[in-house]
Order: sequence, then structure tokens, then C-alpha cells
Amino acid sequence: MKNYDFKAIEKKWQARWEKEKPFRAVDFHPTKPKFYVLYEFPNISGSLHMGHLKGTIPADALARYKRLNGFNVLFPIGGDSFGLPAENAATKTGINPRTFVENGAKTIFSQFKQLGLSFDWDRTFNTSDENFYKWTQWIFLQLFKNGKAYKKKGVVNFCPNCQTVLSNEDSQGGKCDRCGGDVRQEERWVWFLKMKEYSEKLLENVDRIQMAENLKEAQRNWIGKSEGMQVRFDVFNDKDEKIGKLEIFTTCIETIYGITFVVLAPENELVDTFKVHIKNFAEVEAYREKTALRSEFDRMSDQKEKTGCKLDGLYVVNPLNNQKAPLYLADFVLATYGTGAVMAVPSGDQRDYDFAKKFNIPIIPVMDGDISEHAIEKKEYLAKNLKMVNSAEFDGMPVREAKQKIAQKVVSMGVGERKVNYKMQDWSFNRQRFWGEPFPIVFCDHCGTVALDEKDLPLVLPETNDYMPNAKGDSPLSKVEDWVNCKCPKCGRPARRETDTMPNWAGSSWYWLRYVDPHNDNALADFEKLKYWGSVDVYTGGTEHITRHVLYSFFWQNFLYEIGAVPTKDPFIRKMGSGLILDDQGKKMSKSSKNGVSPLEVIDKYGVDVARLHVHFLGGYEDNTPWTFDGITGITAFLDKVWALSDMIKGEAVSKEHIYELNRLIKKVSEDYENLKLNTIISSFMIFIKKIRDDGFITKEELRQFLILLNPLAPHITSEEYENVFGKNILEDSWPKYEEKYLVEDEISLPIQINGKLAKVITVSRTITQDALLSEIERQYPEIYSKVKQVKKVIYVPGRIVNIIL
RNA sequence: GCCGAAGUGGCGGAAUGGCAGACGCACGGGACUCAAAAUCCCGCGAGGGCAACUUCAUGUGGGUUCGACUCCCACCUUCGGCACCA
Repeated sequence: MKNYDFKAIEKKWQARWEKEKPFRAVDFHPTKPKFYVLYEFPNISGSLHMGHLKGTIPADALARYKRLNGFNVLFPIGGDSFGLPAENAATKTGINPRTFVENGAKTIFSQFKQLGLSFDWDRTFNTSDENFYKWTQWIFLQLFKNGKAYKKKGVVNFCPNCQTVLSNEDSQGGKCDRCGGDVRQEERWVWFLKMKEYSEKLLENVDRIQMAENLKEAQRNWIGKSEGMQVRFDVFNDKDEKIGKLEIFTTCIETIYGITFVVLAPENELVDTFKVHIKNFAEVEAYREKTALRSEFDRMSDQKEKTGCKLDGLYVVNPLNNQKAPLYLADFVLATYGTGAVMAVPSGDQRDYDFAKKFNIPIIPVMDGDISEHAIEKKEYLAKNLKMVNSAEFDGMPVREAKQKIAQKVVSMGVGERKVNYKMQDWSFNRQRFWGEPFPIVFCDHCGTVALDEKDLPLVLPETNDYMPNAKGDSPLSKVEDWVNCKCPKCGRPARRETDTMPNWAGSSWYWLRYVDPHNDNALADFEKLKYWGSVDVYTGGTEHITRHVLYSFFWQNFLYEIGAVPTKDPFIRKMGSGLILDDQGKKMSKSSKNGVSPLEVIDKYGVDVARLHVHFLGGYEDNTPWTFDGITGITAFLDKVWALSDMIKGEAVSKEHIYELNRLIKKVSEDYENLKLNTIISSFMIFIKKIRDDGFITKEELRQFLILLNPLAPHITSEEYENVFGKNILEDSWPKYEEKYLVEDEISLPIQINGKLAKVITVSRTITQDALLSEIERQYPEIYSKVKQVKKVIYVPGRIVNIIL
């Protein structure tokens, strides 16, 4: 046979798949069970990169594997096209974002076709398509109507460089997730989605989904559930008049007798409530202004150096021991968590300890430990179960017991109750940008905030050529006057549209549902079709934004389930995060990295099938793997040998020489496809080929089965070779079955250990009895025989190992 | 600081508690060739021995077990996530 001309043959098969569409998913297939494989849709920004190669191929292999196993597979693709790349292109070069997206999508999808990916191209869309974002807006309307979306003036993360509000998620560490610049705290109008309400449901989702433990932990930490107590303190002025109450949240109720002060967040509105009683209000105001100007980043960068301001003229009383405690403001207390107020126990919390030292506040020990240098914190005192001191009737009690007893006392006194708190905040959902979904909301002087009617969706983005925010930082849409000015849908009087747009995350928080029924004009997807396709069985993609993306997805699907729009609570059954391809510096390979290699370059030089195999022979799917061309010749040589198999055909049925290897191959390869362990699949194929070449022949049936097994990974070469030999399309064939009985060898080599160390390997019958085995060892290895005489104990695991203890 | 994952030849990496280093690369030797490339065969963790063999080896130190890369405890290192969350 001729040499394998990868360029011509790959082109031939890709053209055929394009024309014949063999990878279309069939709604309501009468016989085949469904299987939904999802690859996280790409951001429409640039060209194909190594991350795509690493991420798409396993999903494609799984989809192809499942099809050959008789499943009706849904394996769709689309474009995440709203967001920064198009917006940046618009502001920098003036190109229309819509044009940018059209070109970008064309490029990336044609490159995906070059990878031989078996997507169902009839279901493709971009999130910026009107008939897609119509339904994103529809979902927002439902959230709004059900009270899950609200607009509020709030202190938010604002990126001066990007001129937009960011969610907490987008501004971690005080840095803008997009541009990397410092984030400021600013007061603005913000749309929030009530995600916090869903904390418990999201935790259940996290428990149910099959996902790597580190990713699950990251999500649990993000939600940040913590169980403690909320306790009420009476507040007094300097005339000892009771003027109100404040509540604190604590997870360390056992330290309550050690309170020497109470701290409010600077933003806490109680400061305004008690304003008239505060003697140094000017000073207090100055402190509040100072902290408001500091970015989150500044606040964190000098964690050690506590700042604060006393509220002169106010004090609180500890309800358990009636001790007075002064009140402070300090920015180490966050307004957004708990009640925005804490009881400070310097002996049991290092932050309180540092603050007390700086402001000369007394430190009262509540446990029998040394606090001369630093506080004894919860982790330590619970581990050591220290005894209580200075805690009234609880003195001498071990702290773990006191924790329960004090909690009971607080409850029975009626001054507090058990309470659960979450770190996760409501999702800030608006951006001052052009290239996003417009909110289907208008503001009417008469009717207030009014939702558009569903029949008026989509609310289409207007055309403009000015993509910059105005001087006040309002969205570019605010400049499009004839779009902004409209009629109130309720009363018909003049009104103005919401000019902010939704964040990039909006479309990606529900897009998998749309693939099920992408052309539906009456619903986000037909309910029966949603029922048929159910949850995504396997969802692959990068790990970069996985925590947020998965939590947002859980949130929306939970909500849609509650309003009866979808039949399932879980968006995904199993989520796998692909590792990175690293450059030779050990850094993520990207366009900006010096040593970046494009997959197109590899394809051009070696062919797609080689590229597909090589990337995954380098390492596991979830591992980060350094890229190298080293070893690619091994893959090329392997595929050459696969191609040469058709010259070695001798005989028809499976031969007795190969029956064991073939059955073992089927078993191993099948298991590894299920688990996306592509690297060990490839090595199994290599071992099998070695055996075939040693024997000098392969039968026709063996070749047929081999090509099917390899097809999901190397679809082009196997399709061509199969057609050459069998005159049919390999896709019409089905997955080979193995039989257990062929996997059992009669003769096995059994390791013999002496005192747990390997001594010999003996070839015996698989089912040999212990006595027969021992006499066989005596016969074959007399040097061990003498030892056998002093044998103490024999551990014999039939078929596995024998260990002789002397 | 907290949470999580991982540490195995020159390299990428394999190993349901049961023959550590599969498979591939690189390297060494040989065959073919005028020669080279390609291809094929053999070898390839380290130390010792002419050899059959033998000792030591999965980050470090302990432990459980007949038997540990695998399980437990402590520590070191790397990577990832979170970070004043009371």
C-alpha cells in the first residue's frame, strides 16, 4: 500500500463529514439511549491554541466512542461571543463588534473542523445572536418577576481602567480580572441576582456532581458556609441610657466572657442611627471617608497594621456578664459579611489581639493558655481542649463542652440564636459596556422600574460607532438617545431604558440548555426535548474560571427548575477540568508566551491524527503537561505501523494467537475511554501492535476491531484504512465486545516472595493449589527448597502472588 | 495563614495493597547502506560482580501490614485555589 498521505486523506474525510453530517444528534431517537457530551464553548477572540487541542480531543473521543457503542450522542459547539475581546476590538480599532464576532466564529469553527471534531454543526450559535440572547433576557425577566433580581445603590468594585462595575468574583485580590488594574470601591447603582439565597442548594449540587475534589473544595470555600451564633447587645450612651441594640455574628461563642470591645464595619449604618450620641462624630466621619477611599487591595496589603476609630459616648453590655465594652469602627470588619459587627475577644483572635495592643484595650484570657505573645485561636484551643477561665460557672470546663453549654445559655436567655452565614454574596450583574445583553428593563417616572413584555424580546442592541463609556462612566448605550428613550410598557408615557448590559457570564450560565433545541422561538428549549436530553453527562473544559462558571450554572438551572422551565436540577452529571499545556518555562502556553506553539503548526507538519495522539500521550487529561516535540516521532511511527497493518492481513476470523491480546485491548481501551485516560489507551495500542508485528500477521477480523477501537482518537487514518480494506464507512460499524473467558490465561507467571521480597517468578497453572505450588517450587528451585523446610507461614493469593515467611 | 492536589530513571510518564519504572523519547551497541537518513534487532534506575547473581532505590522521617509508590502520622518542596469571612 502507498504511504499515508495525511494531508489529502484528512481533507477527504473532513469534507465527507461536513457533507454527510454523520454526527447529528437525533431528538427522541426511538431505540438508542442518549448521551450528552459538552465541551465548554470557546471565547470568540482569536485563533486556535493548545488549550483547545488539549480540551476538545478527549470530549470528541468520548463522543465518537459512545456513538460506536450505540448511543445517540449530543456533542454541540457554539461561541461565547459577548464580552471583552469584541468590545476591545471595537474601542481600539473601531471595528463593529458584530463583524468581529462573525469573523472570529468563522475562524475558530473552521479550525475546529480541521481538528476533525465530530460536533453537530446544525446546533451551533453564538451568545450574541439575537435569537439566543432573547432567551438570556427572558431568563433575566423571570428572575426579575420572581424577585430574584433587584437594583440597589451599593458600594461596589469599580475598575477605573475598564470603566465598569465588577462582581466580587471578577475582582479578587483587589485586581480587575480583565485588565489587571487596581479596583476602587465606588457607590453605584447595581443589579444584583439573589444568589446567596441558593447557598444550600449550590452546596448540594457540589456534593452531587462528579468532579475532582480540589475543584469541589474550591467551590465549597467560595460559598463559605459557617455555623455560629448571632447575639444581641444593648447599646448605651454616656448617660447610661439604653438607646438601641446591635447584633454580632460569631463562631466562637465559647470566648464570649473575654469580650473587651465590639467592632463595627465602617460602612455599618448603625453609626448613622446612633449619630446624635457619638461625641467624636467628625472624627468618625473622617475615618469612614478614609477607609472608603482605600481599595480592597490596600486594605489587605497591610493586614498587620490595624486601623480604627473609637465611637466616643457609646458602649455595649455583654449580656452574659453585664460587663461594659467600648465600640470601635475598623476596616478589618467587613460590612458585607454576617451583621457587619463583631464581638472582639483579643485573647482568642489574633486580629482582635493586634487591635487591642494598638488601642490599649485590656485582654482577658478565657482559657488556661499563654497569651503573652499572641492570641490562642480556635483551631489551637479546640485541638488542645483547654480549660475555661474567667468565664463564670464555666470555669474549669473543657472548651469543647463549654462551647455547647454557653450556646445553650445564650439561647435560653433569649439574647441570641444559632445562625448560619455564607461568604458568597449576591451576584452583581450589570456592566457599563456596549457588547452585552441589554436589560429588558425601562425606568418610568410614573411606574418605576418596569419589565418589558416577553413578546417584545429580544431587546436588540442598537447600532452605533461610539463604544466608549461617557465621562461619568455610564455605558456607551446611554449615548444612543433614540434607543434609550422609549415608552413605558405599562402607562405609555416617556421612559428610559436601562443602559447597562449583562456580564459575559450571562450566556454561559445556561447555554447547554439551548443546544437541545437551538432554533426554538417559543421557549428557551422545548420541555420534552429537555427531558429527553436531560443533564449533560460529561462536561469538559478548562479550569480557569471553573469555580464561578459552575456555581453560576448551578444557580440558574436551580432557578429555572423552580419556575418549571426545565425538568432537571442538575446541569451537569460529571465535570472534568482539563490541565494546561505548559511551555518550556513551566508556564501556561499562550499567545503571549515566548515559546508558544500553535496546534495549526503541528497539524501542518505531522497531521491531525498525530497531533491528537501526541498531546494526549504527553500526560493525563486533568494534569498540566509541558509541551514538547520530543516523542512525536514515536507517534508518527506508531501511525505508520497502523497504516501498514493492512499489508499484513492473513486469515479471516480472530486467531488463537491474538485472542487474548485482542480481548484485553478491548477491555482496557473501553475502560480508559470512559475515564478519558487517553495516554494509557495509546500505550495499549502500541503494545498490541508490537505483538502483531512479532507474529508477522493480523487477521481481517482483528484489523476490523483494532481500527474501530482506535477510531475515536485517530478518526482520519482509521476511516481511510477501514474503507480500503472493508469497502464501508467505519461509522456504520459498532464497538467490539470482549469476553471474560478469553482474558483468563491458563498458565501464569506467579511471583514468589521470601519474607516479602521477590525471589523468583514461576510459571504455573492459574488454579494451582497451595500444596502443589509449594512442591513445584521445591522441584524447580532447590535453593529455595532448603528454606521452605523452615517455613513459618505461607500467604498465597491464587493468581496473584505467593509469599513464604521463614 | 487556610484549603486542595502532587513529588517515581536523563526526560514525558505507567502501576484495584501483590514482579516499581508499562508505553514513548533521548542515549549506547548491532544489522541494512559506498555513506547518511529512514527502518529493523538488542541494551538502558544506581552501586558491586567475568558471570549465574546481589545490594540500594518511588521527596524526608516514623508507623500499620506477610507484603506499601499506594493506607496512617509528622515534616520538606512544588503547583493550584482562597485570603482580615469573626
